[in-house]
Amino acid sequence: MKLEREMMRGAGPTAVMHLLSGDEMYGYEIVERLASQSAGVFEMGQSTLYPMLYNLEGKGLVKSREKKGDNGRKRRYYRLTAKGCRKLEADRKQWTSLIDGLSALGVTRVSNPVSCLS
Amino acid sequence: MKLEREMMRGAGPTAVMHLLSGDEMYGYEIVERLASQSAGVFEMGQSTLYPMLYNLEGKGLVKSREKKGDNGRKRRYYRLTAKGCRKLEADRKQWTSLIDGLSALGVTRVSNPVSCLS
DNA sequence: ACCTTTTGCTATGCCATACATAGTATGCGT
DNA sequence: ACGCATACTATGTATGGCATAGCAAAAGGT
Repeated sequence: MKLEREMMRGAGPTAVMHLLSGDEMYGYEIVERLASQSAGVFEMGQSTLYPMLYNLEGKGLVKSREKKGDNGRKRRYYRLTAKGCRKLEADRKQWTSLIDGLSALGVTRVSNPVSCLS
Repeated sequence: MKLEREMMRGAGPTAVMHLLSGDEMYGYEIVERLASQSAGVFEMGQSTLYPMLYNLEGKGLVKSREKKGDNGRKRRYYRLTAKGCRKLEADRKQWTSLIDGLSALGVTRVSNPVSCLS
């Protein structure tokens, strides 16, 4: 199930930074991997990812370099900076907190008595 | 732990609608309850909540009416509409999906080998 | 040889929305 | 009378997802 806009806002950058915490990666690859490794949840277009990467780089959370890929084509590879790594840690905590909050409110409770008449 | 801006974007309206699915409630009360019932996670100011309520009402997800409260003061009470109830159900699914996605990527995995040097 | 598809990046602009800030008004305690 | 908690309204700014568009190189088919 694809995520709607406003949720992607919170989760997108975290997901990207998490991916980059494992390995150096280029844009197109990130789009593909995010979609496949999350079963479509983090499916996003290039027009979403690239500006996001520029944004993260502007904040010093990721860093990029040009490099010739396996197929001979020029690619821009991104990797997480130390600052980005710390930000990722903070985000993890935020997510844990958010999930706890939703649970405390009962939003994600499975058997919820709410019934939508009509 | 208070939620940061971009996460509140996705979760705020869902949390509010969830609260209203139980009972009719007025703005000030919502702010108080959200903060206390979520252990501070969904702490938000009035300047965040009221525009959010106007927004939700504009979309037909909640409906309001003026009513004198217990203390004699005029208050604006909000309740969830049928449409809002269906939207809430959809949001629940989105959250479940998102949490699954984060889990699939390993973002929320407790023992994560990422270490931020420096 | 030519064309289409896939891969890969860049740029611009719209729109939604969290939140800061500011202003208004009522009831209660002292 | 004064301050404080309660309760709502209005405005402006900053952020960032995503649509749209364009460019270009490599791969594969016919």
